[in-house]
Amino acid sequence: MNIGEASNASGVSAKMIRYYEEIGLIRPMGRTGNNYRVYGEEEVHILRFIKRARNLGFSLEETETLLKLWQDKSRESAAVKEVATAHIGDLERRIAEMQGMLKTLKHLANCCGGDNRPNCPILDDLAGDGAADVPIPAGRKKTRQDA
Amino acid sequence: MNIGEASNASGVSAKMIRYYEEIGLIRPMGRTGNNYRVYGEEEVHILRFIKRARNLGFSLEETETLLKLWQDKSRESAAVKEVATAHIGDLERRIAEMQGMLKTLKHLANCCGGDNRPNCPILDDLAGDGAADVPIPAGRKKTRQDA
DNA sequence: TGTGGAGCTTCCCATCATGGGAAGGTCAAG
DNA sequence: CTTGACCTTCCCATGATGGGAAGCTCCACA
Repeated sequence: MNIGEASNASGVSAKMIRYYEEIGLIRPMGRTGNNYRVYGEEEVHILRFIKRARNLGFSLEETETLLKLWQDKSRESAAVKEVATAHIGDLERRIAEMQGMLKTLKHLANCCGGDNRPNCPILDDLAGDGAADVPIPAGRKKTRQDA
Repeated sequence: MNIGEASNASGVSAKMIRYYEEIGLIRPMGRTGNNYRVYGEEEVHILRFIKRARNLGFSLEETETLLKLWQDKSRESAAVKEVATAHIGDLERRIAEMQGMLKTLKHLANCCGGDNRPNCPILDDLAGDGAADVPIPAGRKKTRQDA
């Protein structure tokens, strides 16, 4: 199987497959005489695992951890759960942060006429003319997944 | 006022103030004889405006639009509301996406023993051994704010 | 007057995950 | 034998921010 077929079978772009190899997330693939990478079912399975982890918002670093745990048949499920739980916490924090923004924005948008007059409470708020509500920076971990 | 004082007064780091100048978000500042940038109250006000827009999750590009609208005394509030509404929609999409991940993850974590045994439904799911629930990529706009 | 430290300047690099695209080799079908 | 679809490597861009080096200026204190 060439990289294109592996890409189709896994849903991971060829570009990303090469990148994952480069950063050591997956092992360097064997090559044919023409220097093409060769993939088998097992590699495709691994790529699909990665794809799904990414879809759940895990960073590549977390994905690597999960991948190793997956391949370690003597793992303790507690280790997996810990990674998942940490990620859940991170997601919750980020969601809460965005919901805070959303609440403020909806309120402001609601107060804004949205007509042809210049008067606008949204801008007034941004300009700090009203009460300054200090927002929480809410330090996010490096998620590596926002693009 | 030097850049450090402007930074303190606005909450925007000196590094970012220079960057905003570089990308044209703010006008190049006047310099003293020693080549130091000089800031006045108006500039600090602008920086605070930017800071607040960023805190509400607006991208630098959106912030630039809002800044121009703010400075255009003959703007129509509809234009401002449009930017805000688009951003609200974006936030809602992203929140929904993360809530989807969260829901799946919580379910999986809940099913995982989290003990010293290797059996783990989280890994099983990632490996695709169970039913494959296809997630929505939910293409996000370039937000420029995720770091 | 000298000196040390704080603050300013520019410049380059790193992040995180991904895509774009160029330049060139390879293969298969027509 | 040509054409087009692959593959390869290499470099660059994204968005917003921080780190840090090298070199300048300025102020306070001894």
